[in-house]
Amino acid sequence: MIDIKDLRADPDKYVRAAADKAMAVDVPAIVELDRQVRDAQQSLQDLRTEQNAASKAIARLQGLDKQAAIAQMAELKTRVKAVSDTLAELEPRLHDQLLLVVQPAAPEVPIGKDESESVELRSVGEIPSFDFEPKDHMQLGEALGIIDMPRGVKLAGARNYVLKGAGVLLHQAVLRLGQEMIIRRGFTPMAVPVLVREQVMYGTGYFPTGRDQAYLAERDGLSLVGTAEVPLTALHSDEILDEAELPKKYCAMSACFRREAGAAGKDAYGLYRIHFFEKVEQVVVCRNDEAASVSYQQEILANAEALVQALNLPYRVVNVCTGDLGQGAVQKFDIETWMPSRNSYGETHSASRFHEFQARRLNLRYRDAEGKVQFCHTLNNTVVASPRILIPILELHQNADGSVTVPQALRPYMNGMERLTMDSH
RNA sequence: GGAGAGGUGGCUGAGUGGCCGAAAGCGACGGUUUGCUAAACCGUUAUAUGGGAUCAAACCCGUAUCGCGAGUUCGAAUCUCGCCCUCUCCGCCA
Repeated sequence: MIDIKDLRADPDKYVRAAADKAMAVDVPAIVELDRQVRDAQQSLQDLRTEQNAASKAIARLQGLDKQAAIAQMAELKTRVKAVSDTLAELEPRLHDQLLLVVQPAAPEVPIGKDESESVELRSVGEIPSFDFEPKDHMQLGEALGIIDMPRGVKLAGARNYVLKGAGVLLHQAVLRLGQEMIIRRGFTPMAVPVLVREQVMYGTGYFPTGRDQAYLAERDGLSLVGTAEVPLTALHSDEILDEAELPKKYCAMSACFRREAGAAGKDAYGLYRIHFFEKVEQVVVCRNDEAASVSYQQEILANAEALVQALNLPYRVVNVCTGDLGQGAVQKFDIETWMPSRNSYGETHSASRFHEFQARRLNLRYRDAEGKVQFCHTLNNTVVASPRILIPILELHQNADGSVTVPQALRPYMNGMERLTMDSH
């Protein structure tokens, strides 16, 4: 949600924001609707003032005078009803429209229509070349007996998988490594609901626009989250925090569910784009300050880079262009990790800052040093998401004999296991 | 799932049709007193929004908000209906 006052003051800014992000929002229509709502509010307020004054007078009258005064109120009452009916129709419409308005991207975000126009900031680590014919993660996983795709599909349909034996250990090892690293860096671990109220989905900006990406438990009015960002960011919704307790730094390991509607046929192979996965997520809630947001975004980006480096994986950092930014993000840095089977970098992390966008929708505020209540800023980034991260781990650390070397950093979480081999499960 | 109780300001809690944006207490903040602290005393202490004033605030006037929504009424925290949520007991259960 953006600030309606700002929309009134500078509608063109929001027209441009929508164009840059290639989203359809009829800003002039919203401005006009807002004007109608405000007119109606003003007349309703005037009528109420009149009505309240008259009621107070009536309270002091007696007998015939009182009866006469009450009789005179009938007409006023009709007018109040008419105006409030109009308002009751207009206000929800305005509210629905405001949920669609696009948060402008920061000036340092490249303008572009899709990921091809995002800008690489740096690349870290060497892209290896193999002196044997490398296998992809599915070939490796099936041969090692740690990934079973057909049975995943049997149980739950396309884009589902089963991990087995050492595959499970590897999967859990990256998550545990991620969780420990992020806790060491000052984030408080949380265990949060992954089936949440719709309000929480709207509040974090995933609804209404991304509604068809979510699994719904309609009977109960709940939605499965696609990321722990949702419950973590909404944790303090409808609260007024003290500035002294900011920033809030939280992390959570959670199950993540994504319908991948509209992605039919895209990334259909392997563990890349799947309906269910697990992820350690980091969320920051900070004071309303651009510089603070920018610096926390660097911090959460660095946290994720440290993890990818610990796994010995080559990656690059991308300044995501406007066309690939979500509705609410001000700026987003993706970490893309090298995936030999794709012969390209694939997104494994996504660090976004939102300014007030989510905080306004969530009514997430704090009281500043002067006692003024302000909306917080929110940010989030992946720490690690698995099994997607298993793609580069398996493919980059494979050996000529089909075994896979376990990165040093994961061994403590795998009973010291150094290699995945045919009989390691 | 069955039965019952209840949702009022930062918290506790009073308030069954107008004098109620709401008693009282606690907490917090400011002040007086004091060698310092404590105590005592005095004062302040919700949010949103429209308008006025202002360089901007302070400030002034209005409107809305006592779980949410609808209704009755000239007038609703208070009466009616629907919904949501919480708690207690019983049942079931990881």
